[in-house]
Amino acid sequence: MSITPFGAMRTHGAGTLRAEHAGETVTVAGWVDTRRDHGGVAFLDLRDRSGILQVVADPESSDALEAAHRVRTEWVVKVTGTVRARPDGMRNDRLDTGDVELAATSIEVLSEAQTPPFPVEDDVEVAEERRLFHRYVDLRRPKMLRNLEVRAQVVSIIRRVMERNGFIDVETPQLTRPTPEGARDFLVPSRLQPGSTYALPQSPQLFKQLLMVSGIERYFQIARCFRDENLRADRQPEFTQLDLEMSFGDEEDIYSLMEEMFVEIFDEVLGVDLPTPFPRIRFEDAMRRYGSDKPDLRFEMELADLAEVFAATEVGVFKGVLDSGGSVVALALPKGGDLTRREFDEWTEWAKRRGAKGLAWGVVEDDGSLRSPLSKFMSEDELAGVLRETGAEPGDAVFFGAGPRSFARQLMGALRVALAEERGLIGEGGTEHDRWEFCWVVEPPMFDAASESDDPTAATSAGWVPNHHPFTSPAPEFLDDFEQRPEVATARAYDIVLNGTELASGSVRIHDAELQRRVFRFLGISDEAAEEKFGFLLRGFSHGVPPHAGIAPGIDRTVMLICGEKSIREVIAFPKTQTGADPMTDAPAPYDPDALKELGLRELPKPKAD
RNA sequence: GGACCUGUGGAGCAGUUUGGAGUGCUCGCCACCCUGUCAAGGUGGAGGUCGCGGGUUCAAAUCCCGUCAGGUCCGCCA
Repeated sequence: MSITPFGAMRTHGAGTLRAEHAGETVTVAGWVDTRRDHGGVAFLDLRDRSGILQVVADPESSDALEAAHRVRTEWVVKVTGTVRARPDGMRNDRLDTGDVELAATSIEVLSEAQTPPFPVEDDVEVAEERRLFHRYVDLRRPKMLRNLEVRAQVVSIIRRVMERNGFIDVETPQLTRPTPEGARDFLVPSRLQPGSTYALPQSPQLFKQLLMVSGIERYFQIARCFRDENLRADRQPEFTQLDLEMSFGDEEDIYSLMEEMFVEIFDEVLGVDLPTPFPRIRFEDAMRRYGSDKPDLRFEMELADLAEVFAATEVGVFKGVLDSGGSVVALALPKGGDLTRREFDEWTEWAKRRGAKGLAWGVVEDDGSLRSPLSKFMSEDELAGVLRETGAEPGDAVFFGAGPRSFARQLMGALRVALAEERGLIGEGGTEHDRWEFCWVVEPPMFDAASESDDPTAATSAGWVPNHHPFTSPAPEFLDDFEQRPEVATARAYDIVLNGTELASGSVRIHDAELQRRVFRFLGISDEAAEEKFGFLLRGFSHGVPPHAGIAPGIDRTVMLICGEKSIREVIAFPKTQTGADPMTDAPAPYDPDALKELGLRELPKPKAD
């Protein structure tokens, strides 16, 4: 990304100078990246956002040489001099500016600097806390700068595509009312109304639906969202989504719009030509074949359900699980026969840490037999069934997970990804697949069974919770009777998945107030409760609501994948640690008791420490 | 709420299994030397509560217990 103009203090960006500039007198400014002081001559590598330029100070200009002796890395300097081609044999292919150098006539120190807390260069692993404590230094590293530039570029393309398609940017409140379902809210106590709180939005969901009632027709926003849940590499307490909603459209409009947008992003940022349409996978098929609602399609290794193969088995562990209604899910690892007994044991331990009773395994021998602790209990037919269903060939390993069907699927789905990562089967050289495998995951269930561990304050009294959210329309074939068969009802919802990461989630919304009340009632939300919590939405829906649909792609995750990063912290300027802290500002900070008082809040006694 | 990994001069590591003097490596830092380097080079030097607390022991970076911080994951994240 270019930076022009360069400001009044300089004539060029350090990284922009080329052989064609030879002979020109220029002024550049930036940070001292490295210093090579030979006594009689000294070299400074000057770094600004545009790149790195070698500055030479020699006795021709004794002032500049004196300054060059004095400066240290990360000092900010302004250098004026003459661009000249480097002598033969002294060009540096590793610098974009390597054909030239700047012969300094003056070096002015604009700011001195402490010794940096860690090296300002890529590929140095520094403790996360150190990096975040001195984030302003961390962001000087070329890769971090590049990540922020890519992020800005992605957002710019998003805006262009949205505006080209008639979407208008509308802002929605950051101070809104708490929502009873979903993630925990961040609460903001009200001073003007002591005893009441705002909440930071988990998403602009209800506002954007009401904008459809307003006749906006096509809305978008680069929206900050807040969720007070536990953090992961790809989850921060505040994150950014492209939030959008459109009236008089359906799934297909959303699909084509998003494909147009991602094609343009990947073309411009990476020069990658994404094939469209993105493949669509039914939720049930994703779970059955990949054991995940966000399947990584960069490699094969599909799961096989062996419930039928082992229907009459003598293998004790399988029999017990199948008799109690569970399943046996298997997975073939190509060329996995070289795993040692110890490695198989380690994978078994891995499975146990994830709550499995164990993990059975075997190796297919050249004669088609299975070398396995279980093989003596397995019949010929069962062995044939295992090979047939998993596609395992001699030299491959086979893993078996047993348990309740959805648990077994998810366990083996996680194993599939972990094995592929461990064995280098993802990406270059591993398979015929390239690096960017998009798909739509469609037709998800309308509801999930509420488990005992769920938050008791959630509206789960009916035993079902929304798989997506309670404003999602049921599929047409379940409109009349989703209450009678919630376990099979599907929703008009869709996710975009890229390389095993969920990038976006959306749905066709309910636009009928009565259908919305039916869904609320089924979820255990009475008409009265719905009125209290969502009255504004239902009222809006009584004033003429167009059919509408929307989606919300995560900006952080999209940019993370494009930048090849493993954490969204790498594409957020000032992220938080896993405990929600910012080491730089030391947020969150202890509160002032007087401030509490003004907010109408009282301090709870602290738990006593012994 | 739970599991696992990590914590040793300013940075990154080794040392911990098998307790024996803060031992080592790379980089950085400071001083001096040095006119073509680009990870400059040379000589010399400084810099440590081994995350913190407790315990075991004649003796703890090392073993045990607890705790804090960072990370990864499970639960959670409509």
